[in-house]
Amino acid sequence: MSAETPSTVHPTHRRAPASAKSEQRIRDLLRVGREVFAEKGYERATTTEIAQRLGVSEATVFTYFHGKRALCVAVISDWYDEIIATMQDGLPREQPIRAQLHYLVQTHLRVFLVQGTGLCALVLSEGRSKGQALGESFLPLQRRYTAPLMDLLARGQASGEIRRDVSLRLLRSVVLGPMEHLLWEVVAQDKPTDIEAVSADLVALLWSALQGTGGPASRG
Amino acid sequence: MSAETPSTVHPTHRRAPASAKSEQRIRDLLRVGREVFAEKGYERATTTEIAQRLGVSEATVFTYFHGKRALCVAVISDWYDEIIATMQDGLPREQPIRAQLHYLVQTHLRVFLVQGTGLCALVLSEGRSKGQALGESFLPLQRRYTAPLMDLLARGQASGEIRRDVSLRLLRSVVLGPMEHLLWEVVAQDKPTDIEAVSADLVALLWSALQGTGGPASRG
Amino acid sequence: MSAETPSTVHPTHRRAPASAKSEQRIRDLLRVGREVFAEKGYERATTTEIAQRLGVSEATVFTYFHGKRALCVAVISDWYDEIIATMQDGLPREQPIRAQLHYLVQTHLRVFLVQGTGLCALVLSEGRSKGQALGESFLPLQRRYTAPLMDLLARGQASGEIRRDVSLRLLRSVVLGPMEHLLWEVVAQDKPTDIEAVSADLVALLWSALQGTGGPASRG
Amino acid sequence: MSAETPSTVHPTHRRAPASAKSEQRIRDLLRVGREVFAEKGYERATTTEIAQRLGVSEATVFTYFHGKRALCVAVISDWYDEIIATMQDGLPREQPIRAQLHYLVQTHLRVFLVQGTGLCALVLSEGRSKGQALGESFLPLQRRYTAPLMDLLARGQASGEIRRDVSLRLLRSVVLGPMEHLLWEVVAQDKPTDIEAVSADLVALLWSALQGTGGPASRG
DNA sequence: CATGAATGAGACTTCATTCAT
DNA sequence: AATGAATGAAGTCTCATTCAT
Repeated sequence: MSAETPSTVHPTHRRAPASAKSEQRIRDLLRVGREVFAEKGYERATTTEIAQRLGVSEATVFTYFHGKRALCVAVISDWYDEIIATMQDGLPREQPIRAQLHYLVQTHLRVFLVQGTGLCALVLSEGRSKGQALGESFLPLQRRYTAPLMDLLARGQASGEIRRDVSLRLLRSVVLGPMEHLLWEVVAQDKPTDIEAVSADLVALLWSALQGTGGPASRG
Repeated sequence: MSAETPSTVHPTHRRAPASAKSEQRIRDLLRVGREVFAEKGYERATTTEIAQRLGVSEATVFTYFHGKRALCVAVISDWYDEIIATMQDGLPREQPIRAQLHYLVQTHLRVFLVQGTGLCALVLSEGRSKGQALGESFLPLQRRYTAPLMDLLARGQASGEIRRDVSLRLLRSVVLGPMEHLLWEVVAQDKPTDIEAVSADLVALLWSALQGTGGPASRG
Repeated sequence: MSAETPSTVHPTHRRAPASAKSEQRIRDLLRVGREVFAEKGYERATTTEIAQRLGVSEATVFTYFHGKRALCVAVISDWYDEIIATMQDGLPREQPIRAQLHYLVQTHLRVFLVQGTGLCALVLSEGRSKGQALGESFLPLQRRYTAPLMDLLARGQASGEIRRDVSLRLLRSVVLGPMEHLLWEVVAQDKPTDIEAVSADLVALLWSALQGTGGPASRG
Repeated sequence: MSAETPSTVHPTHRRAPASAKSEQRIRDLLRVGREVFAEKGYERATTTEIAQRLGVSEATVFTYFHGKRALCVAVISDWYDEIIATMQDGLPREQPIRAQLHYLVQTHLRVFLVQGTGLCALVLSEGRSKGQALGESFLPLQRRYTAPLMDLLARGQASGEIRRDVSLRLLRSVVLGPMEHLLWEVVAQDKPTDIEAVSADLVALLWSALQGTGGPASRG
């Protein structure tokens, strides 16, 4: 929930409820909202359901958030905060780059599979700003989320463990992309998946790619 | 399905017009429907808007398709058929595996950037939908779409050009994942992108991964 | 179908189709219309379905009838003609009143059970003129239908076989009412029913009532 | 059900308001709904009209009832409850069977003439509806409604005042049938009717039938 | 004559949101 | 602060009916 980053969580209030009870309400709404948005997606989630699950009236939701959109943005921010914290806290910075990569991959898969990937879908599909619903708000979060990985890749390049002939941006896609793809597959087909094994295999593949043992990148 | 496979596209509606002007209408609806669904996603797309853009009454939409869902399924089928045809027709089967991979990667990126990735999002986010909307219909299409790639990977493994110690499923994610990730990025940020260059770099990275020059896959 | 009563069947045409083919079309529409209206009731029946079952276009229905309402009126008229003919043709006028009553009861039950009572429901529920749908047209038909019964009752009263202290109108309700009630029951609950047995019992009951062996009618 | 049995009437809708103004609204909706459904029948009645007559927005209707069907079912339940209560409260159980029958007949005719038989038509014609609309829900109500009569007939048979050679089911039709038939007639033709006189005559007729003074029932 | 095609009118329903209490 | 109640706006879908061909 990150009471530490109120700037992200609170900016959508009508008035300024600051009491303990208020903060609890907000936390509850974020929690339940996360569940519902994750399960249903933005459009199919309803304020009614969120209120019902929490056992409060629908109007209460609007007492604390400007509306559905604002609640959803807050939910996602809150969730990102949580993920980012998890990522950063456990990263074994003293170990080799490859081990750190392994940690990031494994944690990413774990987090999303546990959360149900619903939020992932939410961000991915509602993140498109065109539809005017959510939009913009997410880029900074995405950036913060990928920061540890970018940093890792940069350090790897600096130390020579990772090839330097390819842009960081592309490297990042090569790491994050397969993970998301795997997750979609899991969600779509409900296949049980051994996270540890898949992580290990995936890291091995990625490591080959990142090392660039296949010769110079460009024009093959 | 394209105009040649009316069984999927043509309505099983009350009246099932089947020729000449009819087929044109269906093509129009598929075209406009593709645009709107791509821009808005399933929920935010409206039959009203589709009808308006085409300059017909809303009832006309329902003369040709059972409803919004059916139209959307038809739109996606139609679009998949198009992509699949493109993929298969140009694949240089006589060239080395790596060159074929390059073709697939490049074509994928091109097609989706031109089409605007909206449909990609549509399939990805609405495709899960145990909830209600689309679902099921897409797995076979997904399978047909990835068939050429899977075939290529299998042939690569058979010829020894691609490592055999990792499952095809994982290899597929390693190839498709980065592409989708790149596309999301491009769409979200509207960055202009040099498809040729990115394709080349990406293939280089992937090729390293697929060759497996980094040592045995498991437990690294 | 009664080609003999064109005034009832034909008055709803757009133009005046008089050819053999036209008459066949009209007969077909009346037949299929009867089926559909009987199965679905007026509101839930659709011109689409009628056309489809006949294998013609929807517009054809409107070539021969001013519209749904006109078709329905024609269907009911046509059906009444048929029933009335059946009733009158078989009535054993030379036999005792009670035997004739038995014939009428048995025939009524048979006809409606075979036809499915759907049309009965149609007349009963759509006959209410308030709803502006069908209305008025039916009273004359009802009168023609009940004519044989009324005649029978009058003859019974004249001959002294039926009590004279109660109005014909009430006697009629006492005869027709139970039959309709039984039919509704059968339709509602799908109970198989032995028409012969029920007819016999019902006639026995009715005969008691009509004879008036219970003493003077009024004020009991 | 009347206001005392909210489980049937109160909505299981998103929001389930349950007191004070709420209950009044529900009563209002049941009242207006009864009017409109009675006048128009299920299909021709519209939620729009119900809302308008009550001077509320259409959405309000759906705040209190799941939908048109649910409202209609509630309307009918409510109405049945009312009728049944009326029937049972006044029945002179200490008087002879014939007098009790007279009461039931008279009350039935009165109630339906006052209510306008529209609901009778509604139940009769929409009640069949395997097709789609209402259905099922009504059989229990029908049963409760006819219970007093069935009980009366059974007691009459037990005491020897009513013939035993005919099934209760048939006897019931002989009593209820003529009443419904009379009512249809009255409604269709708008004839003013002297309920007291008709009741008396009808009971006299029915009593003859029920006593069975005409000889053994079967095979006449 | 038959029909393919199109549609206007209107139905039911959902939902985020507001406001007086 | 919380909510009961109400609703405007919008959406999907149905169907009888028309008209040019």
